[in-house]
Amino acid sequence: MENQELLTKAIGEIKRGCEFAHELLEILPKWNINEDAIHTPPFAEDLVRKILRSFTDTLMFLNTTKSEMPEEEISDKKVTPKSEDLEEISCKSLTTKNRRGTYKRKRTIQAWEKDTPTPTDDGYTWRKYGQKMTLNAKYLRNYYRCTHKYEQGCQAIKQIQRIQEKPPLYRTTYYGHHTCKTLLNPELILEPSDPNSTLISFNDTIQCKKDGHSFFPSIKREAKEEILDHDHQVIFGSSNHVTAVLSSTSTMESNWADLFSCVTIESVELDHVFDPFGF
DNA sequence: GCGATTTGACCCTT
DNA sequence: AAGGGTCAAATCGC
Repeated sequence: MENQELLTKAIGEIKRGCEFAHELLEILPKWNINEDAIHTPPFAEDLVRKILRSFTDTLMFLNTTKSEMPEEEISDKKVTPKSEDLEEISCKSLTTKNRRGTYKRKRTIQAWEKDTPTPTDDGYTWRKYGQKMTLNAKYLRNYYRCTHKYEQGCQAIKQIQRIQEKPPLYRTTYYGHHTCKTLLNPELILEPSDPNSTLISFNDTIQCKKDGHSFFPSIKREAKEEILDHDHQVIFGSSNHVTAVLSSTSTMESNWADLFSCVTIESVELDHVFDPFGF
């Protein structure tokens, strides 16, 4: 079987799996565990969402691979490269110079937003590739792509825009999921749509420990003028501060002690804690 | 020196 | 034609 045919079959199978996972998600809230109590197991929905995300990532990767195949190989096989809901990678054989400004608007790609008092570190490394003043906006919109876009083909991008002066509020819009393997700290990954997440920032003396291994939270420099926030002590991404993000499925019920028991932090001076749940 | 950021130009979508 | 997303040369900073 040719590669292209295999890819098409694989994509078809994953799409089916995706549909099944969606169906499962639909019926989950109706699951009756004790005859008299109707509720969803706390971990079940989270699990289904992870499965869905895994499918999405794989689909995105496969579609990317497919679109990067030689054109003659695709035309030979009469495949139907339909991917309305996924980013379409341009196959045009343009020169690097001619590719300027070539893009596909992200409206059809999976996107989600997050409003935070500071631009949050989500555990991935981003590279800024542009900024723009948009119509009816008081502040610049900043454009970031995954640092590993070219080396690993990761298509994740995000936009950060300040939407409010006082109190400061930043809107981060994510497009696509990361397919890169390079995570600064997997422990610190914040699922952008995860409501059970907590943002904490520390100064640079922080050292974290998990399962007996020490690690340092992610440190990433980003656009200075947008990041510096003088109203709060959090200075995300500057040279002497870092931001750590802890995510826990049980944070709604837990207190800070519980939270810190999963990630032991040594010699830390918390300079700011963003606590959306009022622990 | 090298990687990240800045910023004006380019060009696609609406 | 306007607006918005991306590119890439110039610049910055470690």
